[in-house]
Order: sequence, then C-alpha cells, then structure tokens
Amino acid sequence: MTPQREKILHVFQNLPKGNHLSAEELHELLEQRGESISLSTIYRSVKLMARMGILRELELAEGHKHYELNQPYPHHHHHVVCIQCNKTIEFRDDTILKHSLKQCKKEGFQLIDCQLTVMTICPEAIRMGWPSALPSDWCCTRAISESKPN
Amino acid sequence: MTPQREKILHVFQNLPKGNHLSAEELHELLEQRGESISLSTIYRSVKLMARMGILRELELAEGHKHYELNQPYPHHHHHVVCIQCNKTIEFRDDTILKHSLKQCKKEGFQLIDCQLTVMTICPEAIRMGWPSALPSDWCCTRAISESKPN
DNA sequence: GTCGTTGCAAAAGATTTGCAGTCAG
DNA sequence: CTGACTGCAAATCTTTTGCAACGAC
Repeated sequence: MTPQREKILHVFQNLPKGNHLSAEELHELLEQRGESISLSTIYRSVKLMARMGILRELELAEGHKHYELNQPYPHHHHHVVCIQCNKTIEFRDDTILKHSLKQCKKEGFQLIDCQLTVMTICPEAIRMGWPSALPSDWCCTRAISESKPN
Repeated sequence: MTPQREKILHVFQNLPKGNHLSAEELHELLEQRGESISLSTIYRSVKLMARMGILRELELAEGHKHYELNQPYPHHHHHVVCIQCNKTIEFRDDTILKHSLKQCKKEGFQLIDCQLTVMTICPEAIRMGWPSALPSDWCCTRAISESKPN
C-alpha cells in the first residue's frame, strides 16, 4: 500500500453508487483535487487491484475499461447496456453469483468476480426506429446528458 | 450482404464449437485461404454484425475483442476465464438468459445478447501458489499449449 | 544496498477514419 | 448518378513498457 494506491482506493470508496471510472477519468478527477498521480501509475494500480479482486474491470462497450469497487455479496450487481448509446443500468440478482459459484466449484476454479452484461437496445432507440433509421453514432438525449456525470 | 461479409459469416458458421476469433485472427485465417479481405473491412463488418446481433463481441481479458456466432437459445453459453492465464471454459446455463430477459422487460429494453463472464483463478495457478508466488505474466502450461489452437 | 514503486517519455497494439476507387441499381 | 462498400494508409486512442530516480526497511 503506497500513498498513490490509497488515494485511488479512496476515490472508488467515495464514488456515488452506480458510478464507474476509466483510468483517464480517474486521472482527471485526481488532477482536479490537486492529488495528481501519473497515468502510468493509475493503470498499474487499477490493474493490480482488479487482479486482487478489489476492483472490477468493466467492459461496457465503449472502447476503454471502467473500474468500480468489487462489492461483496449484498451489493454485488450486474449491468444492462444499450449498444446504441451505451446507457447503462445496474441491477442486482444474487442468483447470478450462485450460478457462477456452482460453475467454479465444478471445475475447481476460484471465483474472483462475475459479471453479467446484458447487451440491449434502450427504449428511446427503439422508439427512434432502431436499427434502420439510426446512424451508428446516434445517441439518446438521456445518455448524452448523463455521459459526463462528474 | 456483400461477398466480404458473406465470407466472414461463413467462417464463423464453420468454426469449431467453442472457438472465437479476434479481428486479426479472422484476417489471417482468410488470408491463408486465399480469400483476403482488408483488415478495415473486417473490423467494420464484425462491428456491424455484432450490432445486428449476429455476432457476439467477447471481452475475455486479453486486450482485444473476440467474436463468435451469437447462437440462439439452445446453444447460448457463457464463459469462465482465469485472470492469470486467460484460460477460458464455456458453460451453458439457460437460466442466465431468463434472468436477463426479465431485467430487459422490466426496463423496456430489447435484448440483443447477454454474457456472464466469471473471472477466476484456475486450479493450476492456485496450485502454483497464486497470488504471492506468481509473476503477473505466469501462464499455465495448459493455457500456453492451447493459446494457438488454429 | 535492495526491492518495489513512481513518473516521464516513448512504444506498442488495437481499432478507427479519410479518401479515392468500385460496383449495383 | 447515387449511395453503399472496400482497401489502403494514416491517424487515433488506450494501455504498456523502459528507465532513471526515489523511499522504506
């Protein structure tokens, strides 16, 4: 545990529920607080923490990874993502974890994390006539307004 | 449907069960068959097909995406991945799809695909004393021998 | 001193994009 | 002719790495 790693962990622990950060975003956020940490260190730290099971590495179809705390049982959650606009919704379903554990036991693997990612088209996009009527970069108004929550 | 897209689709349809290809691998494979398609077109095509729900875009912790056919119901499957060596095992569990559908209905989203990815440590790595005794690039012998299945 | 960690700059990859040429309708 | 698609090369973006310096023990 180094000061840098503590700061990073601290950010995630105080992140509003449902938020997740990319390495780049985490870097900017720390920059703004005057606690600047080099981008390399951030990449190294989040990767390390993900390997230790402290953080979850999320792949929400945006070309870069997002990280969030790997919450133990009661706060463990999964994601529904719109592949058109990347709008993301969290949901809890503890049976998923049970099913994952079952598979792990069966094969002798040790579980670190499990993520159910549900790729979807959001209601707005459907309403807009997806897929034919929509250019590939069209985005919900809602998703646009939420895309920079910080 | 263009000749290039048909060829790509054809490759996936004839891929042995359980295999998945990166854009790069798909490109090489077509090259070898003398049906060369430019890498750009491959990227554009697989992305398009993933958006249409024909292919699944898999993120199996290897730094690049893999694709496979998005099989409907009875062949739909999920993945257990070792985060140490990337060894991947497929498993079927149809209840996952049911749970995903439930969430989609609840929120009014239209399901394209759902993927449960279970991050684990494989038995070999545990036996080797993970995490302390293992360098981050250590890899199971089994995973090494399987890493180039084609 | 040694070992693990950091920051910087450079490198490495994977993926995307601009653009001109091609083809079907 | 128009619109969609391809191939090539260049660009972009994220992530990793080499290396010298630093700090704890």
